[in-house]
Amino acid sequence: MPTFPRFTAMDADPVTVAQRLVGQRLVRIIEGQRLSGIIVEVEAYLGSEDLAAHTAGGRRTVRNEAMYLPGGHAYVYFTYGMHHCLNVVCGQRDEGVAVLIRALEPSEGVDAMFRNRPRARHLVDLCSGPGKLTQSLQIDLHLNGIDLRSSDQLWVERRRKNILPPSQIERTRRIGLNSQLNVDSLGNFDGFTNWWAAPLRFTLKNSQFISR
DNA sequence: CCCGTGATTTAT
DNA sequence: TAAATCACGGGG
Repeated sequence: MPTFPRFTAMDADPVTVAQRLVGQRLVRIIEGQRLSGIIVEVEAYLGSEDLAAHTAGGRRTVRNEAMYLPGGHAYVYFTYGMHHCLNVVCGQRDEGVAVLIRALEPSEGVDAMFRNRPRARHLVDLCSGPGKLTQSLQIDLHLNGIDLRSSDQLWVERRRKNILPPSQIERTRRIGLNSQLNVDSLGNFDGFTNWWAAPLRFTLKNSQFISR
C-alpha cells in the first residue's frame, strides 16, 4: 500500500478549502487499522458575517472555541443529543471559518464501519451524512481541537496531485439550515445577502454517496 | 410525516 | 429558571 501525502493547505478561505477537499481522502486510525473514505460532500461556513455559522456575530462559546483555532485543526461538536459533526477549521487563528464534512464514499475499513453503525444495511448508509460518517469513523468530542496536519488519529490525504476541475463539482445551497435564515442580511457572499440561499455546499458530481 | 435526545442558547 | 433551538438520523 503506497503512502499518500497529507492535505495540509487548510489556511486558505473556506470556499477554496471546501472545493479542494472534495475528492481527497479522510483517514481515521482505530486500533492501528485504517478507516477511510473519499470526501464527496462539504459545506463552507464563513464566520462572523455568516448567519448560519456557529461563529455568527463573532459569538465565542465553550462549544465553538475550536472553530477559532488556526486552519488545519478539527472542530467537532455534539448536536441533537446524539450526533457529532466534523469540521476542518480554515483560515487564520480567530477567523472562525470552517468546512463541514458531510459525506464520504467509504473505501478502507468498511467492515469496521458496519460494526460501528449496526443499523446500516448498505454501503451508501455508512457515511452519507455528517452524523453518519462520524459514527462510522468513531469521531467524537475527544478529537475536538486536534491538528489534522500532524495527528496520528485523523487526517486528510491527497489522492490527486491537482484539485478536481469545477466541472466535476456541483454547488448548491446548504442543507439543514433554519428557514428563518431565508432573509437578506448586511453581510454577503458572492453577491448573495441571503445566507440560507448562498451556494456554499459542494458535492462530487454524480456521486451515489452524498447525503439525503 | 414525526420523534428521540441533551447541550446550548435565548427568553422570562 | 424555563423554554426553544439545533450545520441530524431513523422510522412510518
